[in-house]
Amino acid sequence: MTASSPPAIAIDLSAAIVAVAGQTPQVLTARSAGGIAALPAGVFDPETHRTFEIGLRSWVRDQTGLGLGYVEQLYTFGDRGRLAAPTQGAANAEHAPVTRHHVSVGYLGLTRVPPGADTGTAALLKPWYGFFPWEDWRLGRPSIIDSLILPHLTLWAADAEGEKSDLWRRVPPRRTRLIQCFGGDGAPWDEEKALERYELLYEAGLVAEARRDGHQALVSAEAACGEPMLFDHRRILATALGRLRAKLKYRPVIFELMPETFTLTALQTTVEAILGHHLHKQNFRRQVEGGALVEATGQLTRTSGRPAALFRFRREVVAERPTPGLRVGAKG
Amino acid sequence: MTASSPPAIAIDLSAAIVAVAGQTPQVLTARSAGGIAALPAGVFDPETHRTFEIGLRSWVRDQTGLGLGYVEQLYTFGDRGRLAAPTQGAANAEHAPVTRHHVSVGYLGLTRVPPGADTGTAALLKPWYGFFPWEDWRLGRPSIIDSLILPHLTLWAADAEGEKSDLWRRVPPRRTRLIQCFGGDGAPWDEEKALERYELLYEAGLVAEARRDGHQALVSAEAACGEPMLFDHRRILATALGRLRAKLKYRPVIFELMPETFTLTALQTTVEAILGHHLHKQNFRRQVEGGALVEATGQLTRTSGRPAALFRFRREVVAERPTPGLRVGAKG
DNA sequence: GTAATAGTGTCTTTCAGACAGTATGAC
DNA sequence: GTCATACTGTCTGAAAGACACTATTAC
Repeated sequence: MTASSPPAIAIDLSAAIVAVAGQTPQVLTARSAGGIAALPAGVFDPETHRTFEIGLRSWVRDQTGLGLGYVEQLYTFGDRGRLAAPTQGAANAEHAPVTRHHVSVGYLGLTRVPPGADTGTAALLKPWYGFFPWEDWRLGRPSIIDSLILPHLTLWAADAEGEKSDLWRRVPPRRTRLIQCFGGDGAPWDEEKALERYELLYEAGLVAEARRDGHQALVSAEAACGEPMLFDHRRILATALGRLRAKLKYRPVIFELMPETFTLTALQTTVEAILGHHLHKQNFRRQVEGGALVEATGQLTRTSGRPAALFRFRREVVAERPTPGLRVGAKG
Repeated sequence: MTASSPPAIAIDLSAAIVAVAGQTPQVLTARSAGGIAALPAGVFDPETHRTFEIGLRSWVRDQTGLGLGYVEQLYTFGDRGRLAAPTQGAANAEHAPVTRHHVSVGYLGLTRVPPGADTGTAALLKPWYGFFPWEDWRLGRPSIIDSLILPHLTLWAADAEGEKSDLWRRVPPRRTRLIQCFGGDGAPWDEEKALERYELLYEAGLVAEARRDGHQALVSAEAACGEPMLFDHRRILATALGRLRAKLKYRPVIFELMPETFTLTALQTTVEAILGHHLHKQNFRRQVEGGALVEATGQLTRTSGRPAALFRFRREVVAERPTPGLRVGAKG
């Protein structure tokens, strides 16, 4: 780590751009050369754009015609392993000149316009639970957990051989990590630990990216958990999922995904889509209205049942309270 | 942002390494060539270290003899402005070859050994409130807020000329930002907004770094707020301060700063040193003990008053509850 | 005894969680 | 009327916030 000859490094910006259509959270993807799903990504050029965020915004606007609203930096992944041994799919020369080390800065973007047609590139929206089937508990406990994940992870945790190589890092033993990520033994399911769960599945060889990167795989490519993505894009998407689920609770980011006016039921449905589980209806309404997060517009919708009142976000809350969010806890 | 010729970029790793000595939070600094305070920083070399964190740890260990405990990535700053126009101090050729664009990845480190003597480099601990005198409310409202900050910021907020250039970004008007950062008009002081406050002072030209970077300065260098640092190091330190204050409340990170055993008073004093304000004693004790965060060792200290019971951290809590932290709210 | 620090008992208010119930539309 | 969806009233128990009080040492 001396500065005598600093190596040349390229910085990839990758964006997980999220929208919710009805009950389905979606992420904006671009098909890569190998046909594998990929996040919109590009190489940062400081000569063209002063900051990461400026570059990201103008470039997403140019390529997808989509004006980004809320944007937040997630994490910067510097692992060399990210590009190691791409045995299947996508030796995408545009994104991965192997002669230069790549570092990727992940971003979360929220948008309220679900764009149907793509302008420019082959951009399309895909349901994000296709990449993380174990994260959606709205129809009950996902079957993949008991049929595939827990059987393999239990074996993996019982294998003490792999433990030793973990000691030089500050990670807890496999069994503890398994319980903290997937619950059981008194520990609850924590919807915010989406990244930790993905990384555990990666280490255990249960996702296709592990095999691609040259690690030992526990299951065949067909049986692997969830749809794979290019490079470390699924890790970035898992980071986005966890961050968004956490941030909902103390910042009013959910309204970046809503139209200007909306019903309380639509708001709750959107929150449930993100969190991956259902909420107690009365408590949700009390928190939203009692917390002064919204105000009624006076208008009503016509649906098949009783008309619902329309609300809009009260932007003033951010000035009134330190952490205005949806303190959702009770499941329903 | 095309990939035809990705520019060569160097990645600086900068670490805000925090320890608490008694009632004083300290940060590990290194004197730079210009005599200005600097965070330990180095250039990332992927040939030598597989990940950012591995590099950071080995290099801090080599240079300071300090074994890092808790380490967390804070943020990646890609602004070109970071190295712009260094008119005073530290044209530090080792860290800033101006021919190459530098991006800096900021890290937060926590350590429980306050190292007295330095090994290797000129490393030393400095009280962090010297860099942020407006953040310490333990002796009441800091006088610098009313004597210097608010008078200038009020004028700055009333200047509508500067507003227009802000419109293309998604930032609220100056007056709103002022209130959200420094309170007033019904809005409370939020200790977690340390970064937002520093950036507001930077934009308004109230910190020395703004003048150094070529921006208009509202006050003279002598009257500027707090001690300046090299490059964007004070911005990284402000990020660390805000993140640590927030994280305390939902993760048991405070114990990374404590010795193996400690009294509840010592624990409270450490928390107060980080948060910058006093806490209600009884509620604090109830939370710590009721939350099962600690367990008594059975031993006692001898002090000038009644002996205090010694406690240790219960590591098991992280497996028992999703977000074990110190939900401190009431001030005392 | 005093000074100094450690620790407890209990009251009130707030709010999350959950129960059951009523209201207003389409048909 | 039925069905479907929107909305309200109220109980309960767990904590947060704040009050005053007692305990054990050094001197």
